[in-house]
Amino acid sequence: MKATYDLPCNIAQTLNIIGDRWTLLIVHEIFIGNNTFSEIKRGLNGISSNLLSDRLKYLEESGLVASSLYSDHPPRYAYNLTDSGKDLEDVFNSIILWGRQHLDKCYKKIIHDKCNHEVDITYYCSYCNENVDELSVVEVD
Amino acid sequence: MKATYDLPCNIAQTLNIIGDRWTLLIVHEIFIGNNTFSEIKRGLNGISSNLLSDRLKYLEESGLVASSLYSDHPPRYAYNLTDSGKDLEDVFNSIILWGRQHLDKCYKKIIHDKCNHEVDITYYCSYCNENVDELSVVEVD
DNA sequence: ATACTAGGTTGATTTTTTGAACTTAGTAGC
DNA sequence: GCTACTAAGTTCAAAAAATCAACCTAGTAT
Repeated sequence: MKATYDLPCNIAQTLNIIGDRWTLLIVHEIFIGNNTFSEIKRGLNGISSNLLSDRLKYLEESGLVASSLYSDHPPRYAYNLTDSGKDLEDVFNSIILWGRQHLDKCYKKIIHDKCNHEVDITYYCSYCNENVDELSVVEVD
Repeated sequence: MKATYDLPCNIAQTLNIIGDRWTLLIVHEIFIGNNTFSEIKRGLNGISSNLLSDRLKYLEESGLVASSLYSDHPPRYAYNLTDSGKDLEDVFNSIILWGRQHLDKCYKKIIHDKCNHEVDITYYCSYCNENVDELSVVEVD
């Protein structure tokens, strides 16, 4: 049985899906357009075939990835993200931005296409129609 | 030797620090105000003492956590986040928001204090002074 | 006919994590 | 002064997970 976190917390429950070693990086590879088994493997120096195979199956079970057969014989699959997989974009970006600020050796930054300047994360309240700072994390009903 | 990802990618390098099992949850416990060993342990149902002890040491080495002795005899430490630890807030929030949308059982939501409505993540370009959608992740120089 | 690639599977070895017991030093109750 | 209890760990065996290397099948290229 897969070890999971048994905690009433969005973060723990989300990590039960994407928190295993390599998993988030695999989703990210697909996110940036590496769609076949060997493209993903090439992108992730050091991952073993069996682990990649297991993780892709688990991600598909969890609904973040969908695979489609693009050749019958031999079977060849293309892996794509579902909407929930694509919605990890903000998670990727928040991690990239943290790394931009705090990693000794930083590789990536996120820029606004139009002006090429770097962007920050903010929070937007669509009810008030404005960016807001004062937030609370609260229980749902 | 600790297994690390050897990839030129902010996400992989950041996960080398916070990607091990339990680590991000430990930082989160401290973030929400559980500052002693036993408070953190109580907050994380299922974690073992030795692992918590190891992780706290590694987080301190990595500069995300600072411990201060609040009693000499017996030694008692309070764990606090450094600035880089606190800066994981956006990572926590992006995961909470993903969970809000995609977890079967969701526990938390993030609201704007003033109006109690839920917020979204957006990206702000301080050069253009506006929220922006069109972003690119690019190599740093 | 031989080599090479894609997309895996199998099984042994190594590394991590878990779980339980133990330790040290202090406080609280009687 | 004795017993129980708590905090903050450490130690060590057992279980689980990841790595590594070899193998497999079916095609393509030379």
